[in-house]
Amino acid sequence: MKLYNTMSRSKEEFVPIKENTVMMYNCGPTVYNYFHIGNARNFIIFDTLRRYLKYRGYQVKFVQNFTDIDDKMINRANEEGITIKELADKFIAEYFEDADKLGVMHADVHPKATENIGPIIKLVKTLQSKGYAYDIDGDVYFDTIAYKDYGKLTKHNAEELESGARVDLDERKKNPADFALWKAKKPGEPFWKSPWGEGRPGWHIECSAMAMQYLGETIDIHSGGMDLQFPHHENEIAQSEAATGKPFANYWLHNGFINVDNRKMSKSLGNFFTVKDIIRKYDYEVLRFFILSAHYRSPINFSDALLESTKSGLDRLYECLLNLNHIVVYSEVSDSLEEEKAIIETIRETEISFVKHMDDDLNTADGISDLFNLVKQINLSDIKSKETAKLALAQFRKLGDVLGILHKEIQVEIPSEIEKIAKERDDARKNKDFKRSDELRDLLNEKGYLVEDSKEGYKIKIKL
RNA sequence: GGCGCCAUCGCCAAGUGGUAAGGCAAAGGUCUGCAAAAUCUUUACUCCCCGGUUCAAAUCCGGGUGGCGCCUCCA
Repeated sequence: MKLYNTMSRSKEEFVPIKENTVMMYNCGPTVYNYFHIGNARNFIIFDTLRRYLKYRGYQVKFVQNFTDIDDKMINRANEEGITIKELADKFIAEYFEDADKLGVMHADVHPKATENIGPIIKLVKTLQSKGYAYDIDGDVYFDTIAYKDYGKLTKHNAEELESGARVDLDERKKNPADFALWKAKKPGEPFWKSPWGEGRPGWHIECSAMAMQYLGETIDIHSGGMDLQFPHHENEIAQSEAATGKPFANYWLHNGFINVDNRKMSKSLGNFFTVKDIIRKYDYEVLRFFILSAHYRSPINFSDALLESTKSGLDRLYECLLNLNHIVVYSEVSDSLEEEKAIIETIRETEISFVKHMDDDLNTADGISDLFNLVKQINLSDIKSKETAKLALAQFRKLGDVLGILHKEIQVEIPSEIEKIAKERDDARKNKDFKRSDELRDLLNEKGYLVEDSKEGYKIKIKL
């Protein structure tokens, strides 16, 4: 498959280091709050990549960290009057709750910065011994001038960064672009013992240390949100490659942002939504489907109207699954019929097209259009046999699973009580007692079932 | 100032050299006691503008206009 590599600014054929194995590291959340839909986009996109790589036969080792020590954690814990550990535990639990419902699988390892202080210190020591880091008053900085490749991911230049004038000016630093690997303890802050005194790790170093610790010195894919390109990933590359002399990651992948009113959703603009905000009104699955309906690198706008239309589209897919299920349960024809050959072929071809699309830099939008095209063909084809319906159903489930959607249980035994009411309603209809039949339809509705009349008779469907 | 992205139907969104996918909405049909359901059909001679390259461009090149992002905690 092809993946867009930020490092080369082009799509490249994906070739893992070890055949059939993929090592992925996704920069995870700082656990000081519920995560917002922008975070959700990142988790969902790279979860989908992971699922797709598995589907393509790779063994994927996926690591996603929890940043559980930094300024935001310290400030928030102080505000709440709880310990940093308590804060982290709470929002890690919240992370898993939302992630699970969004269909985001757990990583193979979810390392925490605070549990990897040893490897972090070791890495900083290595950098210092190689002359890429210097310490002042208990702080340790990375020397961006000493590392000549600094800025290669985002085409920044260490000397020129000063002209941006937005870099934190610290007179003690040799160069304004130099960044902290280790921060000396301040009063009231948590700390660990280190060769430079008591302190805590800088932000960037944890990802380098943990990626190496759990995946190796060179990994296949390193991913994160667009804004992590600079400085976070740039700094990770500098630290890691200066320390090991090897490439840190072969493919750098970045997802685009979610905008609100065409402006970036951000904390400073105050226009951000947490996942918890959204699911008061929409299913988690609608949110996931929405995010996958655009290419992962494009910015997407977010609004209620967009989610509404996304929901309608998802309903169309489920409607087709329900119709297929109805055939599986009620059809009297078991084996596929001769005249179903064409649709069986279409079902098969859907997967081929889906793979072609997903192979092209994870084009989920096109992958989804394959599902809709199949729906259209199925609706046109009048499937009669259980076998063909099962085939179609299985295809939707399989491809839906790659996208992390269409998991809802639709194969449900219709309880005899419900069957009875439906039958009664049908009898009432036949007797033109429409008042009674509408009452019974409402009753079924209350119990979670829909009844639809068609030429072949009535159909009972579970409400999703 | 440095680096980068985007502009395709009312809305969303694919397509990066071979003659405009898909979804939502809308309109019209089918079905129906009604339909709130379901389903079908239709809906961009055209891809922000102006040049150029080419047998051929939404797709490549140059210029313009408009919008956005990173360089600052942020996915």
